[in-house]
Amino acid sequence: MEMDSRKQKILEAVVLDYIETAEPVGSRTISKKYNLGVSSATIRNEMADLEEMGLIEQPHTSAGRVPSNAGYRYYVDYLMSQSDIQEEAKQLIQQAVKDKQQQVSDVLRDSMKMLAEVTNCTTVMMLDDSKGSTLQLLQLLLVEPGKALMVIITEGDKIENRFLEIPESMTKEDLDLVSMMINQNLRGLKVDDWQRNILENIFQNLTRQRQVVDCALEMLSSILNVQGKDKKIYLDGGLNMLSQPEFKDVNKVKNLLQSLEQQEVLSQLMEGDTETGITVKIGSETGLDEVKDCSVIVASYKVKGETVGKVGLIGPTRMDYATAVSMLNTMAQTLEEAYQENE
Amino acid sequence: MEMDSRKQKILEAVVLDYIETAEPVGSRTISKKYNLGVSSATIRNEMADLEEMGLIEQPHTSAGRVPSNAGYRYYVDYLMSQSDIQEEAKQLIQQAVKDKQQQVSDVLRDSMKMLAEVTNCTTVMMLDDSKGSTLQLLQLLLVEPGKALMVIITEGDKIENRFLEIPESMTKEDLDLVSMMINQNLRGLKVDDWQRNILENIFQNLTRQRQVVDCALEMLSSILNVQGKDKKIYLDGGLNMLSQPEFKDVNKVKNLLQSLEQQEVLSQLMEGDTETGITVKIGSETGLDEVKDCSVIVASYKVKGETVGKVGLIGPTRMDYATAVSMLNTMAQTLEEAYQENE
DNA sequence: TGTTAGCACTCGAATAAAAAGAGTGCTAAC
DNA sequence: GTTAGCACTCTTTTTATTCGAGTGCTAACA
Repeated sequence: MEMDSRKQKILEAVVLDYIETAEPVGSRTISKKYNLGVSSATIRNEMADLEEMGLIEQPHTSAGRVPSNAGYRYYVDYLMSQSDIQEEAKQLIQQAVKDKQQQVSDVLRDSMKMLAEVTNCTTVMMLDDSKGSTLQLLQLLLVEPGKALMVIITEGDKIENRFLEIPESMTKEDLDLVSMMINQNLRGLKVDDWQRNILENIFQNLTRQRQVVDCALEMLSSILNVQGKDKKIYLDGGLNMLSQPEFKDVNKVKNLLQSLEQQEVLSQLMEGDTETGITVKIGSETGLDEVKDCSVIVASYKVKGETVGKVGLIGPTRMDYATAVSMLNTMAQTLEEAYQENE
Repeated sequence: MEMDSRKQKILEAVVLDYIETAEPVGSRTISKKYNLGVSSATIRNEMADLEEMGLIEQPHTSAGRVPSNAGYRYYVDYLMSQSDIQEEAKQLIQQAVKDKQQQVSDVLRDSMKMLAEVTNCTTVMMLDDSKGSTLQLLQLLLVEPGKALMVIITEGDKIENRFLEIPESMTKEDLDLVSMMINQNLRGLKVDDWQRNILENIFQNLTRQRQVVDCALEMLSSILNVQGKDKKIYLDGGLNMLSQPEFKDVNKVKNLLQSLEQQEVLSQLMEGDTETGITVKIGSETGLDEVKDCSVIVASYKVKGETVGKVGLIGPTRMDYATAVSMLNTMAQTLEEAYQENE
């Protein structure tokens, strides 16, 4: 059995109506609301076919049809129109970005909040610092004898602070010297590009400050590395989904939200093909039992061809994919632009 | 009508049983479970009295009794025994604090998480930076021409970073000079102690760097001030309450959790008599309609006689006050000790 | 005078039965 | 190929009924 244009229209109608009403949709509804020019009986026949194809299903005998995961998939892949919301979304997001003259991460957070509100979903943002995290500036500050603060600015104006134990005898001048050396030699380089033995050579004449250099490098490396490893993840709008009828059961809600609090879960949800730009995972496609009733949309954004972060949207499988994809898309684009300007 | 010892025992029984079971408790239950040596009929009479006094109430005619807010109040003020849990709590908390060799704020967060888990409540911690926020170290770093990073360390090792637009012509040396001057003159002082006109004098000979000084001072002041104004608040275990039967309704949950996401709400909940150490607000005593079914317990902890932070616990009015108060108490104490060691 | 057993009464909760409705699948006619 | 019609299914809603926990009151008792 193959898909003809009428079947497509009917499937689309089922998906759209279900997204809107959260109720199983019957043949009568479709023939009335979406004027396909055929009677409900005809639609019933077609629906039986669609069900056989696994695209829709009945919760029980005397109920209307509901899209299956495969149905959503088909809708997302072939039926969904994206452009209609684009303009509106773009304006909303761009405004949010421009409204604030802040650090990028703050803007991001604000945008995500807005996105969560508009879509009534939970949003996730993940800064994959490992890729773009080249050293821009490092400075060691003497806080008090024996204690220094290491300030690290990596590309993209991300700042890290870390306290450091140092020998009591170290002076401000020693620290300045070390800072300068490190800056001179490592500025603009990625961690991956360091080579321990070369560094050894460079710093070997800093005998007096040797201890601090070692320690600082150690930390620096761990910071830049760690940033990549367990990436920074922010979540917003976790409560939004509570308005959706599929989460009227408290236990379900609790489980879901608790899952989303675990970084590993989020990490897995957010992984996907970073090349294609946007990934849609529907229900069980997420591969996680905890969120099998949810869908996830992930967009990654790049700077200079490298993925530096991802933004994601988590909602019930019955979510408004068209709007969500559009908005995420626009979001990613806008962020890329914002980043570029910032360089 | 006044309170005799038997009435107290009965009230206590009602409170304890209701805390345990979350079901209205009847006279029969009390006479059986808590052996007061009198029959259920007698208890019924007494309960009628207690109801008249406003300490307990009936959800409906044929149900058992439930403590009223006033009933809880009486229990907390006169009946509650606190010592029993103390030792256990102390060990749990102290272990949590000692487990980690981290910055104070991290330890705090961990302890709060643990507290939330044990009590099945939501915990809040509030760092009242305003009090202790004297300047410890300030340094301006030249990131690139026209752009500087201001690093500020305030007492208690709290770090703030802020980017700064500066004239393109400014050099690293200029910034160092400014940093040094600011440090020399403001180190160890609170914002309140600055006096604009005196500063004017001090810095008036820095004509070349004038613009940066102004800007930096402006920011510095705003940072130190703001830290005091809207205090840093961390929340943990927001989901814990979902296990409680009083929150089986999703809408209630949503409203509650959304309220708790608002800083103003939390701020108001956490305010109270900082002198007495611990404050218990029951139900409507919180003064907030959003949380009228909740109780809040707040403990403040002090360093050198000044309140530097508060830890709070939010749960349903039917919460285990005895345990909660004990644990919070211990928590506050342990934190004070930890702080003192840290100094 | 305080305590207790006994009992009628109340009112929510649980259970059962009945009715209503929505939607389907199938058949036969167009 | 399309459609009207109809019997059938299964959920939801409604209504009625029963059940039971707990009370308040009264009268007897120590």
